[in-house]
Amino acid sequence: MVSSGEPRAAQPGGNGAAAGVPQSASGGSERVSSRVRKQPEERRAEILTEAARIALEEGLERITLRAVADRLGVRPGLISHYFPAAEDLVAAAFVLAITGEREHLFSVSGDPLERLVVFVQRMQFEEEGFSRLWLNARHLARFTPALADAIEEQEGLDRGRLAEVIEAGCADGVFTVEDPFEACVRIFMAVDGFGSYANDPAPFEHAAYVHFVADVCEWALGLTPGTLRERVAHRYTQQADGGIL
Amino acid sequence: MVSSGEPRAAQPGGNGAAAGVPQSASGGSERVSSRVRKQPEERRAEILTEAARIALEEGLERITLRAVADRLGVRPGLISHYFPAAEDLVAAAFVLAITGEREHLFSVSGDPLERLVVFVQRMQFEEEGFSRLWLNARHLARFTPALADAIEEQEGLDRGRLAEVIEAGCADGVFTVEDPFEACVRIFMAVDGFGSYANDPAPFEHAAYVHFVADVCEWALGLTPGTLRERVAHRYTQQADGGIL
DNA sequence: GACTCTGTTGGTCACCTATCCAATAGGATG
DNA sequence: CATCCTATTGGATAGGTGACCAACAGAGTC
Repeated sequence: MVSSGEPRAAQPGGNGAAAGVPQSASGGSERVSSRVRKQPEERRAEILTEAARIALEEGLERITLRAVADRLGVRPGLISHYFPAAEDLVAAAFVLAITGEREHLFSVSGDPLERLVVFVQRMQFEEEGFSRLWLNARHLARFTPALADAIEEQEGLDRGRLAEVIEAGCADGVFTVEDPFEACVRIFMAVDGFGSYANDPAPFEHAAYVHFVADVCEWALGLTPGTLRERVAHRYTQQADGGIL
Repeated sequence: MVSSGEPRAAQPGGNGAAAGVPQSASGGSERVSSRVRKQPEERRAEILTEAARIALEEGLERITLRAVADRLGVRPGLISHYFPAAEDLVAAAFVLAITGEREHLFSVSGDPLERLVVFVQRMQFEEEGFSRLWLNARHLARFTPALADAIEEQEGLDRGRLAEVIEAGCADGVFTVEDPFEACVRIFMAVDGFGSYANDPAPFEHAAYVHFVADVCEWALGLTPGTLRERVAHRYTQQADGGIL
């Protein structure tokens, strides 16, 4: 498993809880929480949310029974009680995280062009964590069929959402597109190309890189070169200045 | 804890040789391979080549001391003798594999456009394994600084090679480009976007996907839409029919 | 032939996983 | 109140990883 960075940290505060010693009746003052029994759905949701958080913060391969259990203050066995196969937890956590991203990415208001601007702008400047997650999942899909399926499904949902925007724009005559789906495919490939560099230590600063998604959108949607790039940059500075949500 | 280490898989033909018993003088006829002593450079190269092979076939995380040693018919300790940190072996194997890819990808003969056609065509149809490897490395770079550096270096070399082609094409007036480097960045981002789907179980068949790299090249290099796509397809069928190298 | 250098081995260690299972205890129900 | 269901735990098991080290043996050197 490629030693992978992370020099076996071992949470200091973690469950030092006797490694094997069966907790003699002596005053185990560390025994902070006695067992808490929750409703299955609640516990399940809790586990899933925590796993999704780990996926975003540390990567999908860091979703281990132990890691989730530690964060939740329960025993690893409990996690496997809800997710008998760890692999399924990983896939489910990915889906949850990506679903959340999608809600953030697609604005519900505004005309098609404005919604596209929001999409591109958020994609470029606010979703680094998700780019890393996509990269993570795309690679892991090589070994995890469940994840591969989940990816395909989420891609479909994303394309569907973007297709709506594009079709609306075509109806308005803002976009000049032969095949909306073709544009959709191209735009997401640009997004993925952009995301490929998410783990670069020193961010690549070249304008062609930074504005790649916007540029491809212009190309794919028949917009006048520069318009989208400018609107995205404008919205970005405006947001930075005004502190608008 | 952790009862004992090493569940001694014991290669069937391998060293059944008593576990711990210091090889009593009896004739061990199973002793298939006596130890072979090779020149350091040779052994090192052998290890590296095998690691690169594993990287391509099974993924970078499958490069483990044991995996490499097993394939080479030596003991794991020997691998760590040459690569004290397994992480460095992984990075070096990646570099070796990618260097090989580059030599294959860039044709040395032909005019700039022809060389671009070869690049795109090989990229699309012959390099799936390398797309997976890039994806693999890009993700792992998140945890392995050595790999992140190696990636950056290899990207630079690739861009350099492509930039030569583009500049030559500009000089010939075949390409219409403001900034060759910009085009270069865009083309590789398209390549990476294309490669993002390398692990998809069912290959995506849409034309916009299949020809994405060619289409982006046309866009980035100011070529007439369709020309490159057609030439790539032509070269592909020609090659398939004639069985040309 | 004897000696030295070092490539190579065999084995161990410490650590990390997931999975399985018996026993325990929380909380609702009768 | 007693009873039952099951969420939860504790621990054992089996497997995999990289790192380390003393001892062995091949090959060149004197």
